[in-house]
Amino acid sequence: MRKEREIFGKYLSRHNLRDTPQRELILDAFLKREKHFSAEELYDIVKKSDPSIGQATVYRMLKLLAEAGLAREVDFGDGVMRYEHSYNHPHHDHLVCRECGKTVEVMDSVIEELQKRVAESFGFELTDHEMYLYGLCPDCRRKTQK
Amino acid sequence: MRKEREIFGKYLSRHNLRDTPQRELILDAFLKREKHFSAEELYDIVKKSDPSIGQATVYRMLKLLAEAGLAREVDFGDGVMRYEHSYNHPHHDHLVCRECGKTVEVMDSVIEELQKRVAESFGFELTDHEMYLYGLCPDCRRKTQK
DNA sequence: TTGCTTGCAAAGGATTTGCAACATG
DNA sequence: CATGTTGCAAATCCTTTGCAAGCAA
Repeated sequence: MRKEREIFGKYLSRHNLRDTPQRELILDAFLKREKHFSAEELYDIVKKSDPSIGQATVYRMLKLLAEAGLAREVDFGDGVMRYEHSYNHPHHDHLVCRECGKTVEVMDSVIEELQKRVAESFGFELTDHEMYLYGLCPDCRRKTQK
Repeated sequence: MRKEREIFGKYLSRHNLRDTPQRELILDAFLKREKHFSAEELYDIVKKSDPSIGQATVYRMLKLLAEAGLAREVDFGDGVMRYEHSYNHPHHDHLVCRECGKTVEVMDSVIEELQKRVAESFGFELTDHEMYLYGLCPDCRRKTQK
């Protein structure tokens, strides 16, 4: 977390941006979160510490965090953008339960390699990808089963 | 296309829905399209034949087509839902050019198999997935190169 | 006739933006 | 002080919905 703060601080000064209490507050909340969350969820959290903060500030800050390389956008296709840590948190894909929404981060280097090959077979230069595996998690399978 | 019309007709009667000129018109336009398109794009097309048609009708019809199994939603994550044919058009994923938006349908059974295994290794029962490979298409690579 | 359909406009939900007041470097 | 920054509300964008009038069966 120390390192992340440092990165963000440098990002601010390098871009002539200012360090404000609101940004500090949101950065704190962001660093404490472990899982994916939406702007709305983060807003609800920081609002507890500073009820006067505006949602727009949270949305703007998430953009900054992404640009600074600390956050990454994740789109589960439900109309709400979510964010996750990207610093020291290498690329991975998501396994999502259709029933309860639980998510698991997954990574398979063989799949990654095959993706690159598929792209190349069409003459494409692969820059990135998104892969979402949807299904039923162990708990929900049990409940559905009977 | 004969078959698709038949399927849609059956879908309508089975659900006590009605055959209207608007639905026919939209179905025609849909069947003629080869690639992905948004509701807006389809609306622009049918409007030429019937300027009085409403967008809502197009949106509603696309829902029906999806329910009838003729269309499938595709989400490239740019905020606009697109549709493609699903009848006689088996599952596949998409390779999308970040530069010009060109898309190529791809399918790799080895990847599909590995996805299932990854899900199972976490106790999930895989129901479906989404995979988007982003990169630069041959044309855009050439232009970017120099 | 019954009740599904339509077009319209208003509503929705998530995110962005204009702006005047305000704070940071 | 020059500029970023903030909170607010209004504006966007895509999609959905309520509704009265219009049609298919």
